Amino acid sequence: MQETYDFVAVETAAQKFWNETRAFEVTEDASKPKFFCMSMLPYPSGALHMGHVRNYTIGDVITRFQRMNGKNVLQPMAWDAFGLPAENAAIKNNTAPAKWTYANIEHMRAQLKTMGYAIDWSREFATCRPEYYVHEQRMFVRLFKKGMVYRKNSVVNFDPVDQTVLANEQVVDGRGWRSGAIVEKREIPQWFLKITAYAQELLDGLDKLPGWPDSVKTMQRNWIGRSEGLEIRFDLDGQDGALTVFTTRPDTLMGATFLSIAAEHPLAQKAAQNNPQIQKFIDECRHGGTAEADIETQEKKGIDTGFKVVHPVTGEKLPVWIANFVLMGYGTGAVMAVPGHDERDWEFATKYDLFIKMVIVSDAVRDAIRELGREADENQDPMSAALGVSRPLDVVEAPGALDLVQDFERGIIEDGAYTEYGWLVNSGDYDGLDYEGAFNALAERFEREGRGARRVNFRLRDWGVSRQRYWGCPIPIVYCAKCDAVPVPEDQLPVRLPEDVQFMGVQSPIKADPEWRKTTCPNCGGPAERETDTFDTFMESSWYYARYTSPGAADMIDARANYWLPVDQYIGGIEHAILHLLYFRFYHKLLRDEGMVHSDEPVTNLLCQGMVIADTFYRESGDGNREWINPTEVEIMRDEKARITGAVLKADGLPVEIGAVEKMSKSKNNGVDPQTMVDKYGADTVRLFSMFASPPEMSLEWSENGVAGMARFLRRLWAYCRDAKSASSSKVSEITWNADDADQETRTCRRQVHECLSQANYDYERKQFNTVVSATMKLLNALEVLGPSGAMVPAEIGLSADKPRLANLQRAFVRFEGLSILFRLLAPITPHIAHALWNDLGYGGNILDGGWPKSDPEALKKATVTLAVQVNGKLRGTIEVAVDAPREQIEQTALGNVDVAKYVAGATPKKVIIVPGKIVNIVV
RNA sequence: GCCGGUGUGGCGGAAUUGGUAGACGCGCUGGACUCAAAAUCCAGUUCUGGCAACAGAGUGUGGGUUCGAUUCCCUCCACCGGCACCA
Repeated sequence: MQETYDFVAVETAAQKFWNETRAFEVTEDASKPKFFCMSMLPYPSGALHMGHVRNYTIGDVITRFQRMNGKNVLQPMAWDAFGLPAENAAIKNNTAPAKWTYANIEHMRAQLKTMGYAIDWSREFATCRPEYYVHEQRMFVRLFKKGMVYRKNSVVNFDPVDQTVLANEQVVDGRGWRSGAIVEKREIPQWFLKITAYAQELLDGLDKLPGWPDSVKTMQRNWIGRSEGLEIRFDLDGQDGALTVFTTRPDTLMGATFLSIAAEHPLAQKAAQNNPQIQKFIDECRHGGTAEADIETQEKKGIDTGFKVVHPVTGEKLPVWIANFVLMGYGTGAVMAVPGHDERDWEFATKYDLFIKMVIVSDAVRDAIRELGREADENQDPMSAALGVSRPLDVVEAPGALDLVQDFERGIIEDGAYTEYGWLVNSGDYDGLDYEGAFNALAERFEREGRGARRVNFRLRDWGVSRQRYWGCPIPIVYCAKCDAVPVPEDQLPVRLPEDVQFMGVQSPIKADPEWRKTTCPNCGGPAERETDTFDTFMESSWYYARYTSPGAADMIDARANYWLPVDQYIGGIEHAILHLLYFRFYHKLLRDEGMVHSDEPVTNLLCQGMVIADTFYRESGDGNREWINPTEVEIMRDEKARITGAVLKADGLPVEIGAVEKMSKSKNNGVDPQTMVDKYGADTVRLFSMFASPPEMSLEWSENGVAGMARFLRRLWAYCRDAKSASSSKVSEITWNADDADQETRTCRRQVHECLSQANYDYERKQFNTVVSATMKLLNALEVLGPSGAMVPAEIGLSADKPRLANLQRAFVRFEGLSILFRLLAPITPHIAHALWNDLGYGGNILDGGWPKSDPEALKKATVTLAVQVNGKLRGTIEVAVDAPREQIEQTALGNVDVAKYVAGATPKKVIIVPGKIVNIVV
């Protein structure tokens, strides 16, 4: 054993051992419970960042914990290798995306290996390889034949200067990021997967995922957005045709005062034909990006088409408006507007001075109306009497109630929509009904009349998988003048993406190359052209988990998949809560329906880790621009109370400004390179810090002082073990525990060791690793109090002549037991040092097979317990009582306590609440 | 705009889920060791007042429920993630 902790030697040796013993390569093994632990695969952007380190360390801790608990654990790794950044890098550096990507993978794999993760590298793959994406193309062809795939027009961001489609990310303030041109919406034909066919199942499945965070399930539920409502037809006035709308609030139908349609709606186009103003408005609606956030936050604008529709109940003529917030892609592209009871419609109606009508009232108002009605003409229906067209209000002698109704109506018109459920008024035959009553009555009526129907609607839209980009999986479709779109036959797959390409401008090389697309129709043999769009990269990340289970399988996956699936633990960023995780769940159901897997869901337990954040520092240059300075180049200044007073640049000693604590990013230059940290402190220290600094789900603030603290802990551990080893004999493992032989200090230490162990076990189970680390620190602190050497049992503790020797042996036992527990608790988090110390201190064998420690209930037993004593809920003192002390005795002891007596001051307690083992509260 | 989340000492965070707020670590202060520095070790460290004993305040804001609230409910504020072509 080396004198001091040399992390390079320790980590190199441990990694060499794991490599040579192929410690983490696994196969299906029916004799052991399996555990599939998977982290979201990285995009090979160039270098590992702290987010990766955090993600994969969490996964590795879970993997190693499960492994030591006797499971057959698979932890794989792959590369999400297609994507936009490779094209950007290619254009910038004049290289090929493939070359750039493969170089990045090489570098990042080497970096991952220095972290010592328990990964089965034999299963590694990159999603940009034809042997991977061929299966994706095959699946697409099968889905095409099943009718799960279709083509339709949909809207994209188009840069009119670069003549290219832009990703939402490439639209900055409504302009193209490269050209600066105002972005236009453009409709192009694209391929879609029918995820909506699974909407109900994707929704219901969430209830069967107790191991998923509630927040993620709620977000997915809201995203799927199931709603029940009515589809209602409004006939056009004075001509053929009708507009159909879907509403979840048919109870407000009588309050509909106009209809809104999308700018792309055929009726809008028709209205524009001989009206230049309307045409101008429609043109304006084309500006700006397609992102929902942009559309929802832009100013609500509209224009009257001049068309009118007939209200299906009242026969009123309602105007039809074009509104920029109505999307053609959702539902029918037309909505009924009820400004009295919908906030957006209210805003729109107020702006354009459209009619606002109250048709729903609250319980309080309904009650007031009833009161009015009772005092009014007994023959009149109370609701319509109060608010009907011929309101005979002047005969009513209840001015207070009348005021309430009028105030309510005025409130809706002046202050905003009343959007709660309530009671119908001003609604003719439907007056007095509630939401459900009105819903049913209107549904029946429209179904009978054939002008509407009940309908379940989903917010979820089908998955558009076409991308007008090069660096992705080619969509295996051929276009033939005779046969239209024909899928490429399975035996002609893969459709290979050429890797050795050169970018000319921003155009996709396969779109730019007239030769690549030339082919013959698989159907008729005539001349045809290949689809030049590629798949959305979410396609690759939707099934990679399954491929891990079946390396080398001829088809997408084989029978091995059902041994490993579903994934037992999935770890990744919360930013994937909706899109990736929904596509992922969808794809699993596609695999199931192809007969390839037996389960309904791909993942049983999900952990979403928080971001890695860091301080930002900057200097402002003359023109107001901020030059961001990396935290590693800055020194923080503090006052004598440790409060931060400022910061200076180490290089010149001059002050810099302190910015916010933000997500590590290139733009704020606050990223800390994991490699630098590993080189300086070692992988174990970096792993330990990233587990200790915060619980997995929360954001983690990087602090190099914190890292240094972790290095200190590991050095202290090493030094303690070195001293313990030199002081103890090799026979120490033969000692057994005997509490009677031990002195008080030893017994206390053993209790603390087992308390720390049970804390750590509790926290391992709930995956709160920061407090696992706390427990290991406390454990070492407790052992240090006991001292590292066997020669420390002093005569002055007053034991008889042979007792010191026996007590000394018990000390040695607790130290031996304590360290064996400590090493195993640390093994998942800091595996290298745990491996080394386990060997050096002679525990025998491989710590991975050392089993998991369980706390001894005997060691945890205490004779007395400290209770907090409150008087009227305020803490006034503590008392020490026997664990099994009866109520009366506890009460007497509490009242007898001097600190407590002061506050009770002779008064008779009204009530004494005793929570066993916790507190006593005296109420006076 | 909509959906989801977070807010506790100077800082990261803990509080086994309604029962002693601040575990563990960082930072800071004082001390030991050293010619000195670093490293290491020891002690202290929520805030306010007080020499102290002690007293009061305190978990984003304001209110509520309870013997008792960081924890449950309502209101508001700030920040973070997602919004369908970043991954």
